[in-house]
Amino acid sequence: MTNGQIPKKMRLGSNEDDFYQRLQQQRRSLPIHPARGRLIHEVQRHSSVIVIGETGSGKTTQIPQYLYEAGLHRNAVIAVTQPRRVAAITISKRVAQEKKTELGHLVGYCVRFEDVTTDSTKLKYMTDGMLLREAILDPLLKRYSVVILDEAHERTIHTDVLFGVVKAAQRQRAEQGLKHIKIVVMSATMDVDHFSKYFNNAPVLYLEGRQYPIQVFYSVEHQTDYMFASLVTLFQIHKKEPAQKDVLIFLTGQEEIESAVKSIRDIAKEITGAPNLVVYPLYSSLPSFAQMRVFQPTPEGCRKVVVATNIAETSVTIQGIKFVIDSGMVKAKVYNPNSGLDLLKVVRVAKDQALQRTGRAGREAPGICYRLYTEDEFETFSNTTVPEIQRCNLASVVLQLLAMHITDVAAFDFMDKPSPEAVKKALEQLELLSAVEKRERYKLTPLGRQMAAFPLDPRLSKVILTAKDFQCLEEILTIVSVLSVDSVLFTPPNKQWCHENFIDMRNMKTAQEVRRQLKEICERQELPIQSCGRDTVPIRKCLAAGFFMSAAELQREGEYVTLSTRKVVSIHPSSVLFRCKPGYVLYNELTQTSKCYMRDLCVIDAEWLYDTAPNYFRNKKPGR
DNA sequence: GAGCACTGC
Repeated sequence: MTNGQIPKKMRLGSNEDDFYQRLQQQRRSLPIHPARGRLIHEVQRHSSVIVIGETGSGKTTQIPQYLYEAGLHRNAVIAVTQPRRVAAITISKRVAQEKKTELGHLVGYCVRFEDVTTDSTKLKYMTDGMLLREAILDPLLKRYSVVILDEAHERTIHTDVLFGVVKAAQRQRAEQGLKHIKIVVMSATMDVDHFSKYFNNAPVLYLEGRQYPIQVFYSVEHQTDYMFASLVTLFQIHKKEPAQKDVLIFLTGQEEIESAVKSIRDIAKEITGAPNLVVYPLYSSLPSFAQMRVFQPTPEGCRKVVVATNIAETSVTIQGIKFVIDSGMVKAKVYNPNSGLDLLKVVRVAKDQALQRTGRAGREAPGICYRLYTEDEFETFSNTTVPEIQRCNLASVVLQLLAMHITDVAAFDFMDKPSPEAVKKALEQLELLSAVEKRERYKLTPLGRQMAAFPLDPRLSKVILTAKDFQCLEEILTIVSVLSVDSVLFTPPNKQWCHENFIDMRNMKTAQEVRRQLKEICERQELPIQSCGRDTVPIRKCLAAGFFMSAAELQREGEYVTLSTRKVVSIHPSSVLFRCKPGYVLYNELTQTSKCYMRDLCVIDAEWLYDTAPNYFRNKKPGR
């Protein structure tokens, strides 16, 4: 999809009807159009259908319309889920245009902080996380007659949980004699059998796309320095290829990308007899005005080079890319459930990810992809990226499943199960927070049910719900909001001039919106929003109630050990507590870099830990 | 005395 806006040129000199006619003509010329009848037929006959379509097939905009036009919505709502907010919003805008209706009526969207739907909305584009949240209130998804799960191959944690939730809703609605629900899974994967089997051997429809052929070249030898190799490759292309043929380079992170951009600009100055280069970095923490630069059309006689993270694999699509240079590396978060330790590590991509990168070269014309690894090396890459649900903390997901009355989470029908240890760990954490209790089975406590209403890590929900006992919810709402978004403190990549007051506006605005949302939920739960003034004790006691399992104790030698696993840790140099030596601290996060660092700290008294979790600390003896 | 892949509720 493009950005869903109507190009200005199209509007000028043509009246509204012409515009609409042209849209309809475009619809009919999409590669998916000939499959319309078959698709409707299959969805009528089967309760679940898998649709495999390459990019550019038009499946995301057209299939929901086809089903609606065939009356398959049966006067209820067709939900179409997307992993990303922007996609949900822009696609719904496009479909509203095609349906010639105002957005929010027949066609609408629903993402966090924004619900553009009405009672008349029948085609509802939404994020997968949003539908999952709705399922907590209504596990049978009664408002929906069809659920379309798009981009299923991305296997986000939300999509994976939704697979099980919609499948269960389908079965239970049938058992209870309620109106049936159709499931359509749309994916670009080649692992079709896996999807089909999971959905009771659902039929598979293959759609043609509009992907142009791409030639793939591998390195002849193993590359020890992919940064260097990417520069060499770029300038080989640059010297022989005509201008306007743009290049996209995949590297791993901000620092690497900024340094590559600088090198490219420096080298380009020395080169004569080749087109001018315009070079742009692209990564998510880049301010959006800087991200937008990559969309500027390449000036006449120039070549555009974009050096990007994996943001350019799916989230950002750049027109005019002819060459892709793939380092074969990606920076990924590695989570260790036992130590609770996070670390960012540069690792090999999987084959599916390499394929996705390659595909970025053939969106408008045939392209070429240079892989900076040998074909033999490629063969050793794993086939698919491990689904998110198998590599992160499950506390939040398990709480949500319990809130949907799924009592045996370990036996839940996941397409790919998380490890039993990870589920056990999550249940233990929830038990420590008093969100669940173990009888014969784990059961949600009233506190746990309240916690599930918050779109937060359970530790943060617990902090909020503790605040009413300490009359400090006003302050806690702010602290929790800031803790639940990316850092609101801005570190300029080049430290020449600190004109932004070191505040990241985007993240600060998100924190504001989060606070507004959390406050609403608190008001609905009738929690009194009171302030404790300048006294920080009640605030820190609340934080202790949610984070007591993330506490560390100062040792005689001047270092810290965690109370949970006796791991040696240090205060991060960016903390205001660096060089201070408080006896006890709570931390939000452990990050392994040159040392194991605690981030986002709070000074506490050992006594508070006993007070808030006496059983947990009985054998750990902080301060005794 | 430091180094921040990407999403989402």
